[in-house]
Amino acid sequence: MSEKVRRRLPRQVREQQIIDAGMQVFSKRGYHAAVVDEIADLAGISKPMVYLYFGSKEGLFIACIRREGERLTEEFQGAAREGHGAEAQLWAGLTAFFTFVAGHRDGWVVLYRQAPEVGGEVAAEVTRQRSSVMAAVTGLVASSSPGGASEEAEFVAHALVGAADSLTDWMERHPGESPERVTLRLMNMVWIGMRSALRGEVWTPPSGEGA
Amino acid sequence: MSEKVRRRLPRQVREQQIIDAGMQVFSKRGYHAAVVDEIADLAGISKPMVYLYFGSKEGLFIACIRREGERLTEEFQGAAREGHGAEAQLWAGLTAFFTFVAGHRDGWVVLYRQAPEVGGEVAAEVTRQRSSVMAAVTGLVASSSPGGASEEAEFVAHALVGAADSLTDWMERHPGESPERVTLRLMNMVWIGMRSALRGEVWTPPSGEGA
Amino acid sequence: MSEKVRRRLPRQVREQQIIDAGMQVFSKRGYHAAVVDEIADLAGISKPMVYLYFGSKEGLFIACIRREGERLTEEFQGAAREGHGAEAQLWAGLTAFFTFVAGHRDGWVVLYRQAPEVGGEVAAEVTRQRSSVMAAVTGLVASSSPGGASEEAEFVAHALVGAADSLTDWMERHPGESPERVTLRLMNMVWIGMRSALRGEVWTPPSGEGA
Amino acid sequence: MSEKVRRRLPRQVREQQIIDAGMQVFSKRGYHAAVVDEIADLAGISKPMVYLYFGSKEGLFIACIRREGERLTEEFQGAAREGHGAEAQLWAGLTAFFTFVAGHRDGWVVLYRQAPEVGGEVAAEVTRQRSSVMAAVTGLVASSSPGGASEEAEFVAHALVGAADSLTDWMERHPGESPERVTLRLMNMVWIGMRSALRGEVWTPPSGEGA
DNA sequence: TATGAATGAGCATTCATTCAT
DNA sequence: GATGAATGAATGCTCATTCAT
Repeated sequence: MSEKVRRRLPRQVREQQIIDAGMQVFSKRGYHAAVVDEIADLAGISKPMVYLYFGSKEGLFIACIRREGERLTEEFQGAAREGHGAEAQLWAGLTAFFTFVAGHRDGWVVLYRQAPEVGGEVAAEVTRQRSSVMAAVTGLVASSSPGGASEEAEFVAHALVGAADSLTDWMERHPGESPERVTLRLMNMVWIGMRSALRGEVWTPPSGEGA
Repeated sequence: MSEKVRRRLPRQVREQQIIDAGMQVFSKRGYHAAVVDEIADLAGISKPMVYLYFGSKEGLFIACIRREGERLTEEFQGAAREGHGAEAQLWAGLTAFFTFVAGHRDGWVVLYRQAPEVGGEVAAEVTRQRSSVMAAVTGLVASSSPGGASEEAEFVAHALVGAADSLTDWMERHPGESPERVTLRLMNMVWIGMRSALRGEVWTPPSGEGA
Repeated sequence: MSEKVRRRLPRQVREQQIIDAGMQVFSKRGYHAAVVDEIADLAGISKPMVYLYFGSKEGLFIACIRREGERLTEEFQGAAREGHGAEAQLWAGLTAFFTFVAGHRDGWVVLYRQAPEVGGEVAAEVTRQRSSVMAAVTGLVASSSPGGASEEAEFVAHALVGAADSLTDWMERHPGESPERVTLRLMNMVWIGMRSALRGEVWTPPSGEGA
Repeated sequence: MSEKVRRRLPRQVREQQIIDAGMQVFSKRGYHAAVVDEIADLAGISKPMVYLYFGSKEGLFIACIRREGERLTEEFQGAAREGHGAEAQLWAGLTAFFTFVAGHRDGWVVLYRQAPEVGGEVAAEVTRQRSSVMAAVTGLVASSSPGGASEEAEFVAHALVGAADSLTDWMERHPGESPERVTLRLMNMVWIGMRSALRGEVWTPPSGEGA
């Protein structure tokens, strides 16, 4: 039990509370190590409620993944719509995306760092949400590059998402850096090459002697 | 039991066999979902042997992480040493790195996709190995950019490692692409920006007005 | 919820509805495997109503047993009263008894095939109702045999009841047979011997050689 | 833990011990109310052993049913083989059967008084064993009646088994009666009618008019 | 060296039962 | 009178770990 205990909440509210608690615990411990008791405690309810609302630990996990995936997609797509012009949209979208990844560690961790240990129904939903996120990023990238092949855009999206993911670790050791500033640095590093990559241009590696 | 059962092997060989089995199971199932019985079976020995050699499941996992981290570092540093000239070294090192990541899914997964669910001793070793890997990449990047600040190099290294990680997923859906070719595409995308990023040059995002 | 939901029914009607539902579920699943939720659902009410009316699952089960035991006793005693003369009464009673057993599987199952799994209050009521049924059958048997010892009649009653019970299984695989016909067959098999048994006559088993 | 604890027993012995304990608990409590802990305790082992040997509570129950069904069948068929001549065989077999039922309450209860509450795999095995027992009795009955239709024999077998079952209750209240003596009484009651029943002879119930 | 036998501890899940409305 | 919301208390099952041989 935490804080002020409010009993008899409407179903919808309780559901969100439980998902909130689930997100925390799942992201901190991982799916298997997460214990339903802890989630229930954190949500300020008893264990059976979790099962009443979500049917199983797996069911709760799926609900968590779904909500977080949808939030992520919506959030950065919303941001993208704000921009005027393809480039500005891409910029705004990626900033939002990065901000989200940096600011919602829990959600991101659950979505992107729990893959191998889960199976069955869960794996399907994880895949679905990830695809959805990746598709959104890919779409954003593609739209900023009129004639670009979609395969190129997909490649770029994967690289960007992976970089963003990894940079959240970097950020943890550089607390001064704001997500915006990290986005800026990443964009600086990638922007030019990305444009030419999307145009299909190929650069040749330097051969030290013969390599 | 797998294949031909060879009894009374020297300690060193047994150890490696068990680690091999551990890598497979840990990477397939994740640390918690991995069951020691399965590992023992796969290694063709009985469970108590695992405990005799590694003390605990955690001990085995640490051994796995250590071996894999060292292998990864060594492999791509060895490759880097082959190149002549800073750029060529970076290129060779990153190719080796990428090839390793793509070709040793098991090792990579265990090292880089199991973080949140483990704690204690394990977390320390994971951090240590990851840092070691990251330091090697950072060093490679830094050495190719004489005057670059190390913070910049670290940033670039994180971005590269993350991108490489994520692109292994992309590769799974594009079986035709060789690691070399993926490296080439990634380098194309990053090379120019990376150089200027390392020089501390800052590019300004497009404003919403003019695309 | 089943059918049309009728609210605000008088207590007596509700009670019977709940017992009806209880009989179905208890007989289908057994006492322990029966779930109060299912009973409430089937009765078209909410779970707390069950507790309001019967206090506990056990209370409901006792009510079920009681009603069914009384019905069974009454039904076949009523039939017995119709007959003129001791033999005819026995015949009519046993036919009614058998018809009941065959036609009210639910009730019979609850009364006669749930013994070992229940305890406490329930066991007492089960015993009471069974004794009552058995006493009625015994009485019927005894009255048809003027001078017979009551112990003989009790023995015969047990045999008859057990046979009838078991034959309900047989009937399930011979759907063409009516309860009347099965009664006839059973009576054929037992009638003569029963009379002499009640008279205390003893027959000696055949000795194959010496047995 | 009971009595002297003997550890490290060979698998076969432990298995039988666990089944013994299972029989006791299942027959006393019924399948659902039986608690695996109690069974393990009674067997003098820890719960995981039960699961190691039988996989699940259901698995243990199936093992119990199987062993008891086979024992019952074998025992009374063995006895039947002793007799010389059809009648004597029937007599010997039925005595053995009855003796078994009376003497192995546990086994009998588990086999014949747990039907409705179990489902799935268990139900199948229960059905199989019961059929096997019933088939053996039917065979015995049929063989004593050369030209009898098998349907008649089956009918008679059901009646006999049911009567025997029910009479075990009667015996509990008449401790002085030996199984042999009860068998004798039952045979007395049934023998003559059974023979004519097997011949297909039909007797007509007394009409209400003349007694 | 190597293992079959055994277990303590924990976890997901269920269910009879009770409030607060 | 009637119920949606909530829970304490079990219970089946698993797994890392350890003896005894």
